[in-house]
Amino acid sequence: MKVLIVEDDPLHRSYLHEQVSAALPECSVVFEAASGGEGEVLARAHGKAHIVMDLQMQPRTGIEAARVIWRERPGTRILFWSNYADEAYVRGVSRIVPDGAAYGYVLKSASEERLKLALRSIFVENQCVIDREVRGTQAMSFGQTGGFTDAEYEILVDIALGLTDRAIADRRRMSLRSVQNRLQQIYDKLDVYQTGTDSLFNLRARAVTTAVLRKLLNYGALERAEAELQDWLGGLGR
Amino acid sequence: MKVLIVEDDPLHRSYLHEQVSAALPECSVVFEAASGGEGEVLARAHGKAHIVMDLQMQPRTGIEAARVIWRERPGTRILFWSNYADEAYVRGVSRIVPDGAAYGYVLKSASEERLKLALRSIFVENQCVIDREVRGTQAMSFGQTGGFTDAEYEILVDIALGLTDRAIADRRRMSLRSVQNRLQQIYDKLDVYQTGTDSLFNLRARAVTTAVLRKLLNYGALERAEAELQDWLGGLGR
DNA sequence: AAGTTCTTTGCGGGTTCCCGCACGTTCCGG
DNA sequence: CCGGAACGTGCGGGAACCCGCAAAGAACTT
Repeated sequence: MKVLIVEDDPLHRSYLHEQVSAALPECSVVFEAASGGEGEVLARAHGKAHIVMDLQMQPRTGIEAARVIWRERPGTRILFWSNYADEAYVRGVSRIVPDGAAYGYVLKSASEERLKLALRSIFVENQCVIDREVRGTQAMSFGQTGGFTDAEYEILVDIALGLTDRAIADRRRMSLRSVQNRLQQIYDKLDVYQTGTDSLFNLRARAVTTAVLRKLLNYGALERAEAELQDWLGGLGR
Repeated sequence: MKVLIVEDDPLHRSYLHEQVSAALPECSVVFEAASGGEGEVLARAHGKAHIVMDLQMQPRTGIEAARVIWRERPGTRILFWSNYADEAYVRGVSRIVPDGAAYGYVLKSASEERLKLALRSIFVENQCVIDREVRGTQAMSFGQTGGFTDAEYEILVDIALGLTDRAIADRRRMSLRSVQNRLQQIYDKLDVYQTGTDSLFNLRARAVTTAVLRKLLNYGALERAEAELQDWLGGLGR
């Protein structure tokens, strides 16, 4: 068995190396990559390797790398190892995981024991392992309570990018009014209409901040969305 | 000499402990805190301790903690140790550092050598040490090129919070038109008027995203600003 | 098949935003 | 003393946004 570690922090990288060696004696060789891009290259070179992947990396994030890797080899088993359980991350991951692929999501704050267990479960037993807290935000987001549908989330991202209603309508192929309807739902769910704050807030801008503060959006998600937007703009040009 | 380490990641914490011991043999005792709040308590208990402080912590960030500590004892020497040199962080720090206080700002990506040097410079020589890259963003922000004045930055934060022009005018005690003038300047500096994107962007929302993407704003800054806003709102109520 | 619910779309209006034009103040260097 | 730059303010208008009302279609239940 071969394992590839993709993690930019040297401390965390060597810690992971240690844990992998301890938890998986059947592992013959461990590769290390210090960035998403490097990880993609090594994953391509060592096709059968299982992967432990950090999410927050500069400049190429773990989600980007995982998407490329899974596109080339959908069966690859990836364990995501992240600091936070922000909804933006969870959504980002579950958007790209291929059908039937085994993957895991463990927080860096998890105990050594849990990390080892996750390593064995995924790489040996081929079983998904999702951290308790991550499950929590998953349930939150896909359940009823304040959860956002994909359609709503899409529009939320669009206003976060700064698009006008008109532009969103064009991009998503809807009427102007439909976009505005969705916006109402978003304002509603984000609880932007606090009593006593009459005409204090620009709802559109307020919704974005609230989403950021609630960790529905973060820097990585915005960056990704911005790249997609630029693609779309390029396609329009000619 | 006593040193207090405030850092939530256990790996980084023990690494720091090691480095402090190695770089400062005259240091008799090292305390550790795993959060901003805990750090404040320990700083209060051990008044003469020098501090090494992480910036990104949950739930109480390093900037919050440093502000409180400096308010109680402005002479305290603090070395900030952070992952990034985002302008939002740099601005946040330089906003709270008391006159004449010795402090440092070192990136986690810096070499062991540099960290040790910084530790000695600040805690022994009482000299400020600012990492090269951090200096870079400082120059960028306070120089001419695309730099924001404090007044403009203030308004930028206000629209990021989602306030209306009217509300900003009330809060900052300006006329509506003045607020809008500042907004023009901000739109200008953030280069929101890209050619070919006619009526595509809601300038207000676009400015916020651009600021986030350029790391003028980040989660921590928004969180702080939101807290201040809530204070102001409370003061209005009665 | 009929009824219920959810989504999409149009219309119309009140409000806020974006911004050009104009006028006054303050502060400088000449 | 004067010209210019920088900033604060008022006015006005066109565009975008926020949203209630209402009708038509889609999807799902019973």
